[in-house]
Amino acid sequence: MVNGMRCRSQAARTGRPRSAAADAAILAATRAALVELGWSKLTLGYVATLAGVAKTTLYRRWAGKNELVVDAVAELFDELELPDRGSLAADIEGVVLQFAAILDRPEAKTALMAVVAESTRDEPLRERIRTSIVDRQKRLVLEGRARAQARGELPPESDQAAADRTAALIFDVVAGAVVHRTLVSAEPADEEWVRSFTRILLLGLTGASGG
Amino acid sequence: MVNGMRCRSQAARTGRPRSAAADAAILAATRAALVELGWSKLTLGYVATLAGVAKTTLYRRWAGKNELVVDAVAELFDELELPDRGSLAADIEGVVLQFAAILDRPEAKTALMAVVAESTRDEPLRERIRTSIVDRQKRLVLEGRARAQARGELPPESDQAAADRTAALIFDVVAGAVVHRTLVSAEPADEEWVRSFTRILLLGLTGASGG
DNA sequence: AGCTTTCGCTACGAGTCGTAGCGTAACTGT
DNA sequence: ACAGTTACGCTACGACTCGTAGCGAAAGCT
Repeated sequence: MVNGMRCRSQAARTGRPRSAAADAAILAATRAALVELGWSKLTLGYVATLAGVAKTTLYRRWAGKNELVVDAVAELFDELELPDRGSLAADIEGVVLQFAAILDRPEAKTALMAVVAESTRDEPLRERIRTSIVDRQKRLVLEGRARAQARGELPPESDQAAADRTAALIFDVVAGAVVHRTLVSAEPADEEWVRSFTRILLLGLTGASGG
Repeated sequence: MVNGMRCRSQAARTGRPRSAAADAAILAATRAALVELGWSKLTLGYVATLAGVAKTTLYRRWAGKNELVVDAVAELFDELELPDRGSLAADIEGVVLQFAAILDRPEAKTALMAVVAESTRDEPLRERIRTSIVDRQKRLVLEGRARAQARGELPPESDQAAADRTAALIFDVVAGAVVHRTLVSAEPADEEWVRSFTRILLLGLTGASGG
């Protein structure tokens, strides 16, 4: 679980502690409000009402709507895992289907693009998104590659810098394609689509992995 | 140029005509306001002031902020072209670099993701984005493939439905990767990145044969 | 001319924002 | 038990934006 609040990191060992139950209620209420209203019509006052807390409590813990929604949506990605499915192709298909399932939720659809749009003018927000959402996805790419190299499906990397660049590229291709399919083209990333995508990606990887 | 206003399409041949200069001024002012304030802090009142028109004029022509920004940003994509660069690889690299250049503009960065996020809860808006922005990009994929088939770089398609699915897949991969690289990873889609991306995509498309 | 539509301007109620102030609740150390 | 410290719920507030209505004047057509 991500420690969303960074204020008073280790100060205040005294006094009344913050309610952990309130945190969970607020984040759940935020997701419910996203489903009901969407990003643009979501107000912190309504979230507070849904969560059964005072509006001021929200402002004491989060700087604003952006930060709150990032934390609320980040929890959706807790379920992302990469079980060993025996082959690189199966691993890719599995994780892409998981990612697509998360993106299919209405709260993720309306919130993810919105906070990314906001982050283009808010560097701290971009960093928060990176650490609590993006990096967690990116790690799966690294795990998948290491596993494929252990199987002998991909050659080991010699140049570390080049390996990092390639991993970043693959990540942008995979995540970008699923997001674009789901949100821009607005069509489901179902099994058939994932199979086609994986086939093209794998052909591109096994042929180009030398550089 | 996209005809953004769909109301009174052929009625009202009489009376004072709408000022075309005001339209251009409003769209330019919208882009300027996006650069200055970003999506979330942009208000129609400020756009009206920038454009030198009354706020009510904005509401007479556009249903709201979403529609206005879509029209304003759509004009950025007018410059997208696909000159024949001699090979499929060169064509892909060229159009991806063009697309990346557009996405690098601050007004496109902050607006595109925001309107896509809005469109997940607004079907007419999604349709507007599709016709005025997405389809224009998608046509380049079809042109590029037809050209590559004429050169013999890609085999002709037998099954039309399968060909459509493949084109849609390629489009999501290309556009998604560039968008994700630019907005989520927040790193430039420069020539080196585009070359790496194109190499992987081409290997995936042509099968592992040539390279 | 007469008709029609747009334009600029002003004003308005409604809603949201983020904050301040207050009294109370919860927990800690002596 | 008691004082100290912090979080909480509640109310109220000024500032701001929204989208609309109403008015008189301007611009075009027949």
